[in-house]
Amino acid sequence: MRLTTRGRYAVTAMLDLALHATDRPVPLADISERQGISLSYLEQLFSKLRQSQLVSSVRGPGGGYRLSRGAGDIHVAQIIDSVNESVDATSCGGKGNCQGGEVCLTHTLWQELSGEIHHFLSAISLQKLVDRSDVRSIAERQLAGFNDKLSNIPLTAVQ
Amino acid sequence: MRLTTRGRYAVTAMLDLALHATDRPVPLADISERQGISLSYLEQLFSKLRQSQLVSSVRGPGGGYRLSRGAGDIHVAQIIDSVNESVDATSCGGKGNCQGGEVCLTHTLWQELSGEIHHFLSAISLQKLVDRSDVRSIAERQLAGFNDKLSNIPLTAVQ
DNA sequence: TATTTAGTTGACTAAAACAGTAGGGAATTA
DNA sequence: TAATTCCCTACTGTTTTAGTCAACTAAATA
Repeated sequence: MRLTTRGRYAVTAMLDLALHATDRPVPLADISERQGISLSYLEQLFSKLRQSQLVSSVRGPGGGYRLSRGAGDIHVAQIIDSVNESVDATSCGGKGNCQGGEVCLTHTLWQELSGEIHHFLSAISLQKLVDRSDVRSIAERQLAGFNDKLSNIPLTAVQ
Repeated sequence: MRLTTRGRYAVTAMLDLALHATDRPVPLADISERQGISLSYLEQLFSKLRQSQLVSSVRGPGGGYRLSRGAGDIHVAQIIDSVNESVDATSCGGKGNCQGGEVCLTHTLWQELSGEIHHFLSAISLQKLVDRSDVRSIAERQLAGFNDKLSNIPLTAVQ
């Protein structure tokens, strides 16, 4: 099992998308700026998120990404799965051939742990996260910094 | 967070120790044989387990390792902690400086996940594992193979 | 139509972690 | 003294991670 920066970035970026959902799609450059994640890396992650049909993309000026469905229908577990971070804790990937074709001594333990984690992360939707007060206040802080940066750019470049 | 072969090996080896606890200490060579874990690697792991006072050692012929306390007083979470596999899912190690000194958008989520995992693994003692029927039957299978190997060695080498 | 914006893809890379090896020791027992 | 077993350090090949770079395609606007 691994839960590393990749999975965390993916969830963070998706939450950013949910927070800034308007009628216009959100470009990755904005997410990169607000969340401090490299643009190229985001591109890789969103390629997988799109393949998993968690987001849809719009090309061209004014383009960007949108959640493919309501934030209440997208769960953290799906996002992590999508970017190839397995939540499986067994060594055999659940196959049960961990010790020379046979089940190892601790197979069931890891299987149960996997189930526990998956259950926990499946119960949390993006909407639930959006509704949390701590998330909202962090998002506001980030937006303030984001707008500051924008105002430093000549007006002609903004519009 | 990472839960890899290292943590799994450590728990498996400790469970083997609990299963084969008698008046004599258990040599690593036996655990290596039964669980299919390389001896040198086990030595590294047991060095950490000893530092964490989860096992005690006896040197010399007839030596080996013993659990330092009752199997009911040793929990899976402690074993994993001991071999340096953090169960912490945050990127900042719980410090809350994940985004340029400030808390990142998903900090609380990962913190809660960490708590969930730790709670689960803290509730499982080695004794609980020993008492499980699936563990007992796997242990018996392993012991059969172990005894077969012993009987292929000339008697003088056994005792 | 030309240009710009923004997604799409694949190859590449430095650094870290992992899993395991090797080769000594030091203590203890027989 | 010889064998056994723990103890310790250094090393190594492989994989994964996190990220860069560059070329390309599609869509919108001027």
